[in-house]
Amino acid sequence: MLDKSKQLLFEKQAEIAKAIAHPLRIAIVNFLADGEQCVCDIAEYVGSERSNVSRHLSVMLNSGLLDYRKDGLKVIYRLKCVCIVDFFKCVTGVLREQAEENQKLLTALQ
Amino acid sequence: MLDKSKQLLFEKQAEIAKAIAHPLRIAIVNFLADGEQCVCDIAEYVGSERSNVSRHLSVMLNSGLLDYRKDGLKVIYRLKCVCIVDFFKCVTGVLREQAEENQKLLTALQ
DNA sequence: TAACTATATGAGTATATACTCACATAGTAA
DNA sequence: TTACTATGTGAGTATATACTCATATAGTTA
Repeated sequence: MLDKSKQLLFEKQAEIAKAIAHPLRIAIVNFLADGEQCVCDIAEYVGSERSNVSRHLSVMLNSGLLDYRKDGLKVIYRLKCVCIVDFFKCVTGVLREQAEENQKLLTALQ
Repeated sequence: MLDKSKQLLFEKQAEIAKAIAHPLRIAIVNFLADGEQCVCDIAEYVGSERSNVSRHLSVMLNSGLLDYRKDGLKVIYRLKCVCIVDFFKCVTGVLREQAEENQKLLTALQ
């Protein structure tokens, strides 16, 4: 049975995972992997309302995935932690596994 | 601007991330890291209703994180992909970063 | 000063998710 | 056969999340 400290750890881990677990936020992370960007450029890249993007950014900011600096009117966001690449290693591994299964299924049908 | 194929990829990645992004499901992944387990043992470990655990398991199954086999009345689930460890590398990295910041803040207050 | 731009946020709505309880199903064992 | 056990799922409810529009705030520029 889970003790309190493990439960707390899992909750914190889930919070970070949730902060990544959205297509638009994953797009943002990919965009920021090439360097810091302001909200309006991010919004244009992902193709969504600035207000919406601003909220997604604040979710990631609060979970510790991003950092920001101000430059005049603009707010420039950047990835805070390179460890984010490990997340993509994980999901890419799962997707590759799925792709291989589909491949097997396809060849079995021939 | 995002093209359709990237958008689709990000959606698939988000689906996998969402399948992990829950404290109870992270607990399950940790439990299964030590080896395959039946639903009732998982439910006891995480301290939740079997029906609820069964639903969480089906979420992870559908996203490709888990696999299962039947053994009499029992259904035994297991991790399908070792790449899940990369997910924990990622969140551990973010949490370590946060802890280091808090440490700095604490020493600054002394 | 006034007009403009970038960003953030409140309010409302739509949708998704998690949980519980009750019940269905399938296998086990007497 | 009947009673039992493990699992899965429908239905209902509560809560969380995402999105849009309108508006507020802060910095810029004329």
